[in-house]
Amino acid sequence: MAATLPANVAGQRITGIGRRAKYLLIALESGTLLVHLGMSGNLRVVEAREPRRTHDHFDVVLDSGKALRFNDSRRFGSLIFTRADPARHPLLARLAPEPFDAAFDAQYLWRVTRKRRVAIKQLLMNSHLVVGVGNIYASEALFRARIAPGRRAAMLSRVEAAHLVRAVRAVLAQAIRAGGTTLRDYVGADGVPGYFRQRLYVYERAGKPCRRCGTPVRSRTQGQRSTYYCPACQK
DNA sequence: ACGCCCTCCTGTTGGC
DNA sequence: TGCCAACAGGAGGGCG
Repeated sequence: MAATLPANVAGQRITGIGRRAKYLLIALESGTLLVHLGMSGNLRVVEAREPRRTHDHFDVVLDSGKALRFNDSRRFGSLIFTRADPARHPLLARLAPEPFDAAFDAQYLWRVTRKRRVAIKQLLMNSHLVVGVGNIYASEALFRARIAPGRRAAMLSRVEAAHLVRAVRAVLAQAIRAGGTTLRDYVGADGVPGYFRQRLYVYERAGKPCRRCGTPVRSRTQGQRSTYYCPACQK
């Protein structure tokens, strides 16, 4: 969040709203404001006069008297203004297809996993290969596809790649409908938490019975992130 | 090009 | 009660 940000965005009309991967794109008359929430960020619509709270970093005050208020305790999030085509911004230019794009299909996933020795769970979280799949949904999608998270990506069959594409789309669609997964403090722009946490099959459920087969769910670390899986259902 | 590992930062939780 | 380590929703970057 550069010091020049207020000067770049103040006084301008919002001409559109978009999204690319986990970046929210707020189109302005002279450029685009890119918002990434990182791990702990959130953007809420509040009354502009509502007092700031800890870690409220930025307000986009609207003519209505409301404000888009950016709060981010860990500060892994970012607010970036760019004058150029946002799709060409270095952070966005090389991002993979969206999970719901036709381009993200079984053939695509099978192709990009060839010659990849990395574990499939880590590959799912690589935004240059697939976007939108974070730590929660990577575990959940692999459970639904019945694929063990530690499998080397290149070892997936065409059929497994097809199942995984379907699972990624299904879990994301269901989570979106549920308003997201609130683990501790996530809320949507309206301040309402998401309730997909109740629907998780494996994430945060180490030691608890698998909802499909009853075998205790396990956890392990992959790439400094926790992974959850059912050792019986996932092969 | 790839894969491994570190980093950024703050807050919460659990063990002693 | 205090202290400290471990861990948490992301992802860029350095290095071999």
